Amino acid sequence: MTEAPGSGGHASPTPSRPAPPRVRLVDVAREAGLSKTTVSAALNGTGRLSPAVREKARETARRMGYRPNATARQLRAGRARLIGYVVGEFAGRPWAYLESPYFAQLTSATAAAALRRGYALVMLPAGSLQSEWADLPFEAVIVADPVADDAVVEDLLAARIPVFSDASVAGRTGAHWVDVDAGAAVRETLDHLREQGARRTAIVLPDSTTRFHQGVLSAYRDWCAAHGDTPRVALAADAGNGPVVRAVDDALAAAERPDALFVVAELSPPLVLEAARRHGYDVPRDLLVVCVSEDATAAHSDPPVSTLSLQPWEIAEAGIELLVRALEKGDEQPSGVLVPTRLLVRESSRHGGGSGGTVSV
Amino acid sequence: MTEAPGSGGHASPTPSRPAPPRVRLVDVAREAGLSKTTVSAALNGTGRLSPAVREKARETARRMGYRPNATARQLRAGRARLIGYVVGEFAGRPWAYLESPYFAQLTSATAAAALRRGYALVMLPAGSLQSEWADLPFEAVIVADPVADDAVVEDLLAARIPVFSDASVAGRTGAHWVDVDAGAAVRETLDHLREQGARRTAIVLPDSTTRFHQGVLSAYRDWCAAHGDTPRVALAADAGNGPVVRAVDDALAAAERPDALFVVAELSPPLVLEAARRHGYDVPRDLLVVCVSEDATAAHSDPPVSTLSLQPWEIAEAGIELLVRALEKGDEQPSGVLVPTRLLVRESSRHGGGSGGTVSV
DNA sequence: CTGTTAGCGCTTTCAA
DNA sequence: TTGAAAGCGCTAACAG
Repeated sequence: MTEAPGSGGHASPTPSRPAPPRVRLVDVAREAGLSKTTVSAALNGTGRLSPAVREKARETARRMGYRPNATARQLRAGRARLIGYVVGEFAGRPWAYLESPYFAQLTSATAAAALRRGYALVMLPAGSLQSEWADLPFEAVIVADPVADDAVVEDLLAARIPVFSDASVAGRTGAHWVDVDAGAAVRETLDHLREQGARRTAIVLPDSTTRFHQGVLSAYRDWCAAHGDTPRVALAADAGNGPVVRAVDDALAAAERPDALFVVAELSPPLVLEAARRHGYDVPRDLLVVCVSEDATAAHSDPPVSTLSLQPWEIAEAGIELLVRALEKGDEQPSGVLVPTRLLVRESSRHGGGSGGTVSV
Repeated sequence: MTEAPGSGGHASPTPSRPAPPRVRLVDVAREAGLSKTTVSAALNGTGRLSPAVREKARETARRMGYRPNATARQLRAGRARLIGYVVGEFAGRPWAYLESPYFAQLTSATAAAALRRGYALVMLPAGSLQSEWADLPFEAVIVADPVADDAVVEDLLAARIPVFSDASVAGRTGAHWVDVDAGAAVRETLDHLREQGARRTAIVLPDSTTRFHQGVLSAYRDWCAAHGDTPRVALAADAGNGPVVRAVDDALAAAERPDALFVVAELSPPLVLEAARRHGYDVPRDLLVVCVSEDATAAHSDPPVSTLSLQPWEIAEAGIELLVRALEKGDEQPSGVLVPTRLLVRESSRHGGGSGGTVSV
C-alpha cells in the first residue's frame, strides 16, 4: 500500500542508470585482498580457513551484496536441479489441467516434494514436445498421466532424458514410475456401494486413454461380470464441467434407473448432487454417490459426498523420492512404486446410520 | 499400457551400464572432422558455412544424438530465462494456492505467457524467502498478491532481483506491477445489484491484507457511505471452504436480512447457493448473489451464479509482457499497467427477466 | 592455511 | 570459409 499508481509507465525518479553489473566472486576477492578460492571456501564453508579470514570474506561479500551466479555453479556441478512437469491429458487445452483439483494438488505436491530435495519444478503445457523446451536444462521430466503411446514420453526417451511417469512406462530404460492400483480402488468402491445396498451402480468416466481411466473401466467391467451385473457406462466426451454434467445426466436418465453412481471424471461434487436432484433422485435414499475427486467441496456439500482420493500428496512424495534417488545414483534401471488410494465415506453413500465404510471424514 | 508392473524395483534387463557420458559439442566436432566453432555455427545457423559442411555437421550431430548443454549456453548468454513465482497469501499452507481457481488460472496463464516468450516459470511455496531458493538462477520473481509489507518483496528488492507484483510495489526501483482496479470493480458490481433492486448488500471477504482485498473493502465502505447504506461486512478468518462458508452463514443470519450478497472470498458458487437455501433464501428472489470467482461451476449451478472475473489470463499476459520488456531492456524503472475486470451477470443476480447487466454468459 | 590453475560446455571475436 | 583461443563465473585439484 505504498503509493497510488498512475496507470502506464512512470517517469524516472532517478535518471536511467545503466544497471551496475552484478558483483562477482572475483570482485569480492579483490576487495577483501584474498583469492577467489579463499572467498569461495569461506562462503561455502568448505576449506580449512582461519576464522578471521573466513569472517572477513563473509563480511565483504555481505557488504558488497554478493550473490553467487547460480548458472555458473550449475555448470560447474554438472547438474541444474531442474525438473520439467507435463501432463498427458488436456492436450486440447494445454493449461487447463490446474483447474482439476486432482492435478492442482498433484502439481503443488510435486513442486513441494521436489523443492524440499533441492529441485525446482517447471510447469510445461500439456501435450507439448521436448523440442519446445530444449533449451532448459532439465535433469528429468515428469509426465503425469500420459495418454496411450504418449508422444512426449517417446520423445523424451529418445532424447535420453529420464522420464518419470505412471506404470505405462514400466520396464523402459531411463523411465521410472509411480502409480495407483486402479483395480483395487474400483473394487473397494463398488464393494462398499454393494454393501450399502446398491445393485445397479453406474459409472461416469472421461473418454480418455489414460492408464488410470482404462484401468478403472476394465476393473468395473470385471467386477460387474463377477457379480452378474450389467455394466452401465456413461462416457464424458471431454474434460470440463459441461461435458461431464451431460454424461452424469445420461447415466441418471437411463430407462433402468441406477441406484448408485460412481463418478470418475472430475466434476464438482455439489454439481453431481444438483444433477441427481434435477432427475428426481434423493441422495442417499434413492441414489448413492461416490466421486473420484480431491475437491474440498465434497466435505461441505449437503449431503457431504463420499470420495475416492487418489492421494496426490503421497503420489508426489513417493515419486519424487524415487526420481531423486535415480538421478543421484545415476540409475538408469527402471523402478516404480504403487501408492494406495483412500476411500472417504461420507453421507452420500451411506444408507441408514451404519458407518459402513473404510474411513469417515 | 506396455507391461504389467510388479511393485518395487525391477531386475535389470541389461546389466547396469554406467550411463554413457553425454555427447558434447567437441565430440561431434571430432567425429565430423571439424572444429567446435564450425559445428556450433552449423547447428545455430549463424556463420557463413558451405552447405556441404553445414549439412555434415548437422548430420553428425543428429546421428550422435547431440543435445546442447543448456546450462553452458545460459552461462555464456548471461541469462537463464527462469522466472520464479510466489504468492503472498496462504503463507500458512504454502502450497494451497492452486486450490483457488483464481490462482490456478493465474498460475497457468503466467506460465503460458512466460513460456511463449521463452521463459520458464518455477513454482515456489507461498511465504518462502529468497534465501531458500538462492541457488536457482532467477532473472526475476513474480510475487502474486503480496500481503502488506510482504517480506518476500523486501527480500528480493534488497537482493536486487527484479520483482513483479501488484500496484503495492509501484514506484520502487526494480519493481514492476500489474493490477486490477478494485474500486471500479466493486462499484460496478454494487451498482448492478442496486439496479436489480438490492438495498441491503452484504459483503463477505477474507481477513487479508492483500492490496486487492483492502481495496475492495474500502471501495465497499465508500459506496455504502455515498448511498447512505450501512456496511454489512463478514470476514472469513482464513481461506478454504470451511471458514468462508461460516462467514457466509454469518452474513445471511444477520438480524436485518441482506437482500444481496457479494462474496469476494473464494468459495465454490454451488456452496454459496446451498448456504442461502439453508438459511431459507430463494436465489434470486430473496437474495441476489455475485461472487468474485473464476470457478467454472458458476455457470453450471442452479441458478447460474453471477461472477466478477478478475481476468487472470489478461493479467498474466499484460504482466509478462511488461516483465519481459523490462528484462530485455535492462529497464530498472518501475512500470505498471491496470487490467479491467469483467462482470458476468447470470441468473443469480437478475430480478425478473431484465438482462440488466454488463455481460450475460 | 592460502593462492594459482585448470576446467565445466558453449559461443564468439579474431586470424588464418 | 574455417579454426584457434578466450572467457562466461564458479569450484576443486594441487602447490606453495
